[in-house]
Amino acid sequence: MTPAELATAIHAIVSAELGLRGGSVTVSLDDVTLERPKNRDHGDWALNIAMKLAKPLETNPRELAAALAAGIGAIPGVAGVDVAGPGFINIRLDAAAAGSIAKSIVDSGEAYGRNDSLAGQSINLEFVSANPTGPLHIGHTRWAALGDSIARVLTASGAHMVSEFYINDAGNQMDNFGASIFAALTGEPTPENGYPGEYVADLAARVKARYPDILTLGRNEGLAIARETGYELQLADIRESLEEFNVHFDVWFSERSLHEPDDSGENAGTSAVERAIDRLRAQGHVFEEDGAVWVRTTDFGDDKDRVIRRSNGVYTYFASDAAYYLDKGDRGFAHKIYLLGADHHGYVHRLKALAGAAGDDPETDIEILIGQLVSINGARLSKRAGNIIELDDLREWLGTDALRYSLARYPADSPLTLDPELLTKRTNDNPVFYVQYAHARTHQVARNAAESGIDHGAFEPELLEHETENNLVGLLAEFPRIVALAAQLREPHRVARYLEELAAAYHRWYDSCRVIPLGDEPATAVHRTRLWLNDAAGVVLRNGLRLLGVSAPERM
RNA sequence: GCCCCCAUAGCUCAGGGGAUAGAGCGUCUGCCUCCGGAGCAGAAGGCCGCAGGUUCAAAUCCUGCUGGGGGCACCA
Repeated sequence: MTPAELATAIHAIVSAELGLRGGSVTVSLDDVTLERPKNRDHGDWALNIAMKLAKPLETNPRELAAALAAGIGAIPGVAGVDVAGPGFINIRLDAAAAGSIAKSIVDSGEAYGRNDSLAGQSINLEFVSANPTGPLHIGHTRWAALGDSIARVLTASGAHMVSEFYINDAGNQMDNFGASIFAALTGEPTPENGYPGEYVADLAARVKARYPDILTLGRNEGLAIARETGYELQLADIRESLEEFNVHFDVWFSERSLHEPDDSGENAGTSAVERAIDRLRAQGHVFEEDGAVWVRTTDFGDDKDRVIRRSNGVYTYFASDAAYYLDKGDRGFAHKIYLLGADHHGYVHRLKALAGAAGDDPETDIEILIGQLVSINGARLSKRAGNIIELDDLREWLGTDALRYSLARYPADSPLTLDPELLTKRTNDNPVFYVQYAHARTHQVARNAAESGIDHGAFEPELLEHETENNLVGLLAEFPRIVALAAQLREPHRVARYLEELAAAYHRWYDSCRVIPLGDEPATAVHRTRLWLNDAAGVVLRNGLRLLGVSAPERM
């Protein structure tokens, strides 16, 4: 019996009790929250609904709990019900009902954990969005790991989800970038506001290889080639870095494209930026002052109005933001999530205001997640990339698995300091190895079982009666709920923490319950049933690690 | 000045309003003749920054304060 099935049965009982009592109080299925008690002596599941309903029903929680307990005790598979403390209803399942989930997990395989809690939602998730003017640094690395894992839990929870990398390829930074490469080619010093770091010289060499006669061209033409070719090469490097980091983007969106006029169609001759301003103007939120064009974002909680086109005719970054935001809506995404670094938190109000000015609801249609800073002990700054800590260096240093896991293991709003000494250890101090080892162990056990002739020919879940089995089964049953919660809260770290708990429960079980009989004892239904449980644990560990972009090796 | 984030064990950090606040490290004590000891069992260690409030119930929600981090543009 799954927790969802139990909750459905309880919901019926609670509804019946409410009907009996008359009055207008009703409950939905979501009100029936089954929790796993911290203290397992309290049972397999705890229910707090009596305490929640006592007030509206004008009764005391324990009286109501006692009334509900009788009905709940009669649900098939429920072995016992107690009323405890202020009005908790503690439920114990019989071993067969609880353990039956092991087989269904194995049968579901990769699909176990998927849920439909976000079904029907259309979500656009934007993250990293770096300037294509240099390698990704440690901050980008955190958002990449986090964003990709959020994308995975959203998808697993049934959302229609598209992840996007917004390429900041417009504006002065690109010119500074091109000028830096060009200077490296001519041997001039790096220009003011240019990019330091030896990677610029590397890019220059690659540009030169493609355009050997670049220095014989006019300066403007040379600058343009340096900029455009450098851009292309650097963006390719970024894509490759992310690829090797198991981070996937569905869409790479060029900021520049928002400024280019369409060459055909009904909008031929105008750019997305121009049309965006027109649309905001039509909504009545645009005004002109001092020769500049402004958006009255203060109408939507911003602390000052924002310039969208400067008096010199140049569009601000905010103009691109507006056009991009509207484009996302035009592409059918009701819900837009932005993952930004703490250094960008000043954008929150203006982005929210943008949503409001566009006629959307700033409370629900746009969501901005602010990630706090990350650092690493004993960091080696990259001279190559201009004294930043590079994604590629981190990955080679710690490995993709350790790096992704440790970055996804903490909530985004918690400042984070990585400890490389710990992350490269191959012991249980290191959470990623601890979890991966538990997974490898499930496969080792399965291999040994196969050799000993123990197969899946028997499944008698009532035999899973050891304390550690009860605990393991209960945790396995929780996985879909954890995935749904991680998706709903955009907090993939909950998956990581869950996996650590699951790995611990698996190791404890392994320590006290053998799948392979001792010595020359005969294999029985207990051993075969345990093999199912072992494999179910393996399935969940693997599915969970996949949500974090971490590999699940079968041997280590 | 205004805005955002944070404050939990010696350290790094979990903890979606629930019962005795948890994990790893570090310290101390145990468990390898048999599925991988890369594991397991146990001990010690806490005014959950401070003060109010809401609630049957607050580490969790609200307000104020203290301390730390980050941010304010006709830059991108």
